[in-house]
Amino acid sequence: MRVLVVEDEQRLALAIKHGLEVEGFSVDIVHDGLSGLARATDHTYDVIILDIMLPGLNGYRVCSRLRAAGSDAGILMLTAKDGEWDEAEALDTGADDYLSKPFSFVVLVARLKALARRIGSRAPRRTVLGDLVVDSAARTCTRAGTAIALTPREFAVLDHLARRAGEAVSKREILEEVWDSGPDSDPNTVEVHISALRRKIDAPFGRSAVQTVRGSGYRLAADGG
Amino acid sequence: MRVLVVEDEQRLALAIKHGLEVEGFSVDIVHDGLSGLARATDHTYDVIILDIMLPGLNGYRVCSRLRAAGSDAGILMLTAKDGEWDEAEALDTGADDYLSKPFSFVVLVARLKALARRIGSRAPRRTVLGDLVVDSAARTCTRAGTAIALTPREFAVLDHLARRAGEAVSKREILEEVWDSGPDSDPNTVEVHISALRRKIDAPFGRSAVQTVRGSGYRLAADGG
DNA sequence: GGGCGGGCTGAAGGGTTCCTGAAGACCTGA
DNA sequence: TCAGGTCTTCAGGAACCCTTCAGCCCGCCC
Repeated sequence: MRVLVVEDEQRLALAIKHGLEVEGFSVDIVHDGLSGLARATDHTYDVIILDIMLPGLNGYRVCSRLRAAGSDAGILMLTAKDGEWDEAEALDTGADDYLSKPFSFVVLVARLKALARRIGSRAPRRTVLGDLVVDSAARTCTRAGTAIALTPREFAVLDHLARRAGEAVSKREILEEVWDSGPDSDPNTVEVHISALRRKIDAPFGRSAVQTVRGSGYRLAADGG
Repeated sequence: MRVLVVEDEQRLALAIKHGLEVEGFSVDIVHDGLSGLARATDHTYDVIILDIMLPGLNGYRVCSRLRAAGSDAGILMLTAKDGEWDEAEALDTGADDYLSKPFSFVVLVARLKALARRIGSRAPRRTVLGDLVVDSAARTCTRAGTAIALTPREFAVLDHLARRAGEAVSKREILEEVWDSGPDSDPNTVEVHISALRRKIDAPFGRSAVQTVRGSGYRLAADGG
């Protein structure tokens, strides 16, 4: 996950960089609006953290020019909390989210991750696991060249497993990601859909890509089973 | 979940300790920076709660030295002052989060849990010990390329030993970490699972990765036995 | 040698987790 | 409103796992 920080206060910028790197993001910094614009158009970033008060070119302008140039990066605006700079205006110019200074670092990370998730799901993506292909953008699934019809829920479950292929994923997490539900939802719902998935993508082919990890959840075999 | 509290105000330190123990954390206390540094390097902690104003060596220095020494524990800084620069400096020196005094205990616990979760996901995904491989994310175990089926409890025990490979780990600690249980649980439960583990990952290969440390617990050989 | 504490392990029951067919609720489009 | 498809809930049953117990071994110390 690549992040560009456009912020003229050096120490704050460094603190953000450092903190985010600990979180596993890869971070670049520039200190004024024009450099930000240049850098963001020259390179590809997933998310841009953009201060509004910048020397040279202010954040609003950077943001709208980026959008005009077709950038689809996620943009998180940093606004000073006095009323001079308007959050609504930030969103108007094409920002995806905003945060008032001073902010808690924990909140920044949370927002960034939420944004990254949205961006991530916006990006086209295709996962190949042996002869099993899951295409998130097209919302299709094929095995050995044969198209497989899946219901929306089934596909969402498969897609989520595919994004973390090879890893054990808990029912709890699947519920949260696919159903957007609280912690008290019924895990059996997941089980039923897993069952349906197996019937469609495994059984007819004599394979077992969808594996049960007892006590912990499910795993989509990285080699397609 | 092991927590070290480095805090010179005795009453506050004790209050934190008691409160966290009720929450199921296992807590040690030291009262100055040097002891904190020593203790944190001698033992393994998941999270270190670090006051900034400490006699001897202040929190920033303890933190940066710990990071320089390669510690990957989660570090939560306690700061008496308020404001952006404290936060920035804390994060600069490698802290993961910070909290301004006075703080609510509920907030402390929430932050701690959030941090513990992040640390958990930052933890190495795979541990390689000779020809024995323990993959925490996939929840799989292989020896010499052969996949080994383990039950949830067996895997949890192995995983915990693997995270501290080469170190002796007490049954007490295993009970706390894997079973999340009080001090009055039956150590024989651990013994039974260790026995099962040996039958699966050692016996068939004529090896002995799982070693008994009489009177003290078990150790997973760093070279796979 | 005998007693003792610590550790090992096979067996079994009781409990938990998971699977799956079926039924009804729900949504959507015509 | 109806039809068709989809989702969730329910419940039975199967598979599996955990703990407990009891008997045993082993090393150590008196």
